Amino acid sequence: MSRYSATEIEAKWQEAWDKAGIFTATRHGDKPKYYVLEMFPYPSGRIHMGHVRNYTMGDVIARHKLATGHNVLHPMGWDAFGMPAENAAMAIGGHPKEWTYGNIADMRGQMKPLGLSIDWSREFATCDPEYYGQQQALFLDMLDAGLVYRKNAVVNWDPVDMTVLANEQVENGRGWRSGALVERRELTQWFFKISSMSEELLSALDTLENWPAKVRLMQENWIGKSRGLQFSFERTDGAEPITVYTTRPDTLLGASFVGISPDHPIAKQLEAENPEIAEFVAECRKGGTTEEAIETAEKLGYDTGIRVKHPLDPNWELPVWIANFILMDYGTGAIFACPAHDQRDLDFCRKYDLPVVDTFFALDDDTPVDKIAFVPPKTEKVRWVNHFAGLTEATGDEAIDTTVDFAEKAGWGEGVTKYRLRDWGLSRQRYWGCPIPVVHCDSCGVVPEKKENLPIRLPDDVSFDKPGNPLDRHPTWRACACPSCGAAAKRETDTMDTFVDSSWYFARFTAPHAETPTDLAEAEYWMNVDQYIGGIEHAILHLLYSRFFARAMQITGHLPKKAIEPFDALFTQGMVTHAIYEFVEGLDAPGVQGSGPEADEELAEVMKTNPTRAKYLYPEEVIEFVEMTGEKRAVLRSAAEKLGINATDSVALNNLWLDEDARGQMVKIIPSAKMSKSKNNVVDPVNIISAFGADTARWFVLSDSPPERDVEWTAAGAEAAHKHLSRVYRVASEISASDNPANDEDEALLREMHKTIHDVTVGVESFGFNASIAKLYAFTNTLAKSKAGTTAKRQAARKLAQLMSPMTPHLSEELWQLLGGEGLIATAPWPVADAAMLVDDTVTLPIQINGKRRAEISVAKDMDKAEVEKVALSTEAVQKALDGATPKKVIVVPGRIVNVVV
RNA sequence: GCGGGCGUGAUGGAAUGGUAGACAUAUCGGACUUAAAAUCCGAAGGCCCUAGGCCGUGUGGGUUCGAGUCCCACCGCCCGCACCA
Repeated sequence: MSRYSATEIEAKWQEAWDKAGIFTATRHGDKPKYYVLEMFPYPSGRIHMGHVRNYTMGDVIARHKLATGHNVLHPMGWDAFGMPAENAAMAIGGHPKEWTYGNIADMRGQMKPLGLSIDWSREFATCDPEYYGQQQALFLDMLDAGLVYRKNAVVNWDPVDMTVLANEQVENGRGWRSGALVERRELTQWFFKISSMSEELLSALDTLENWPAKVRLMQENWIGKSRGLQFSFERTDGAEPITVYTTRPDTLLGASFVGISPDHPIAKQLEAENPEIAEFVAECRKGGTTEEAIETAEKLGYDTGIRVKHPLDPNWELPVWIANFILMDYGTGAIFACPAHDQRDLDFCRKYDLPVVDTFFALDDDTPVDKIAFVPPKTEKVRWVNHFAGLTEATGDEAIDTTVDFAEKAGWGEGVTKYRLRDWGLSRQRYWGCPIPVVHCDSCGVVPEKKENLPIRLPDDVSFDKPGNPLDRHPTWRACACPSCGAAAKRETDTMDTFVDSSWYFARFTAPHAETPTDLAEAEYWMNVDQYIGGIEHAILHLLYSRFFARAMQITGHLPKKAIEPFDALFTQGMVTHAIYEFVEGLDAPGVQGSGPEADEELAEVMKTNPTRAKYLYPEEVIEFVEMTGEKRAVLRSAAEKLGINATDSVALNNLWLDEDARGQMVKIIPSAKMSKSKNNVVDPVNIISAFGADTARWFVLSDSPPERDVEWTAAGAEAAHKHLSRVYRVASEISASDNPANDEDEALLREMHKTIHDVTVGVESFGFNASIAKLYAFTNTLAKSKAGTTAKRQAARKLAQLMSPMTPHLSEELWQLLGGEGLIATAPWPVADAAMLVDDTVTLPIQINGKRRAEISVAKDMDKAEVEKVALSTEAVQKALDGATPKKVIVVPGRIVNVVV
């Protein structure tokens, strides 16, 4: 009997699947369709364990659906545009195109050995002209439909790299690559009108029942709907009134000042007239728009000298301040401040010595406002001590409604709904992206390119030796004829944000070679994505943009109505993590340290004096062991080996730990950290596959944690997974070589088999992969120990192979063949549990006395309640507890439990 | 600050309100072996010397015949958003 050799098995079956073409998806057929998709990768050049986990999960679903008679679409592609390719070109030379396509080839080569059930005939990269040309067509249609427009916007500008930076690319106010101080600059940019769909994108979230509640909530918060009052303050100088928006109009009597954004038109006007204000506004603009910049920014204000009248009392004048914390692109860019009931306003008033007016509602205590503002609760009733609409007691929500009504009736304000969601700026001053297909003509202005001229291809002859966008300085690329008048004109050199590329790729997979963005018949058949799987990091942007695109594509006729929400079900999987081993070199520190608070403190102390000596060790460089206290510890492998200590010798390792003379090495274990090259804790799937095979890697990433949680990769875990697969192979081999007659153990084994079929299927269908795997372990144990006859065992082993096949497809094919299965296991019908076999004829019921388990009885499964009660009461434990008395109550849960209350 | 989630053995984690700790890792013991590896068998939440029993799912309360699970409060950790008016 041969041993389990993953290398041989896996290559063989991958070839067999290829030859049979079972993963190629075609529209025809009367089976129900099933579209499963994992978020496509960026071609960095190496696959990582996160990819393995993500694609394995999708593959489990895809293979299970295939076996349950579905017409499965399971495609793969590459999110191939983006900065890293250009950065590589700048850093190491070469061309982004070659770099990217080279990486794709490498990654495809690393991915194929995983044995994924992918239809590779549909593969594309977003940097293929065939793809981005269609994206340009889509852009033109969206422009036509009024879903794209150009406007001036304030952006993060990197003056060294000469490009716009996304907020995430600004670190501490500096460009992430150049290190230059980022400026806020106003540029003309292209925008998608996503905000016009705010309400639709928000309300449709309710229909996404199979999305994680967390993701829906994150999108809801991101869209940020709020309801409030918009009204104007008359200026005493008679100039244009200042319009403000507030969500708490009920606190209007607490107004202290009116604030405007530094970008507000009034501020801009004053800036031109008054150098002091110009200086103040410039100060406000410094530091970009990043979170950090905002976080650390102190509240700054400047009294403009303008005065306005309170809408409820023309004799009440309020000053108008420019304040740095007011954003121009939310609401009207102007607010009224109520320090008593808003912390931010209170801080500002304290700083600039503005009046803090009385409170207007009361909670239980009437402590006056000092440093903490009272925020009126929205749903709790409070007593209003002074409210202009005559309220005395109301919740915040009621107070707001009443106030809006009051203002509307009085004619000085109106209730409005606002959204935080802003339009999506898609222009990037980069080369490696999809060119925006428009032309700038001196006489016609901005003119869309003609569709027959698409794709507008990126030129290949570009250089990256200078900062900025190579398209800008290309000698000929910009030159073109105006699509409108035919005169000499210039191309737009901005390219699209790479999020555009990933906002419709799922639709393109339904017809990847179509001459139009999609083929409606194919889209009608394959859409929606039945199951989408990816990381939680895309909870907002990618998924929101895709939802927007699905709607835009429907408006422009590229997707059917049913695809308005493109992802029927979404699953967000956790990361694959690995311990980090942090080592401090050459220290005269006591002993060898592990994890735990003391070790952390000690290390922190040491790091203070030796800040440069920490380094990260590769897992191979340390030996982990368990100290006598039960703490996990690690020592330098080289140090242990020098002393002749074997890695498995825990006694010697413990002694080393205690040995004062072995001081000088500290290895700190940081468990379960994100894999990162710089921390030397990346496990390369390629190495795992060559050592253990793809099935082992697949099995392990699914086995140890629920799929939505992080899973820690450990060498021991991977080895254990491999051992288990070897065991299954051995057990199946023994069965196939045996010849035992049927016997009275058969039934028990087959019952267990049906239970396993049931439990594993439920697990696979509900993302309970770890639970399914636990059942498979248990059933393997049962099968290995069973004395049943060969026929029964062979049958059980075949079902085991089938149940394992979504996770370990290669091994399962091998076992299937070994055990005499017909054809490929991949296409064999999924096992169905016999309901009659799921319930045993006799069941063991625990007997509780007053809720505590005291005994158990074995009864027929269909014994009626009264009979069960009689049996239960006759048990010794119950008799003893009753001591002759009658029980107060007896609860019999059929097939579950009996509880006797005495 | 606002919103959400999670706290179960040494570890990852099981458990439609019904026998807490399945399954796995690590650990320990045994068998086989000249030996090692591989494999197989077994032990194992804590405490009471044992029989038997008591305690036990972050803490404190509550609902229930029965709570890891539901409700309230608190503590701790994690995630998302955030000068959003």
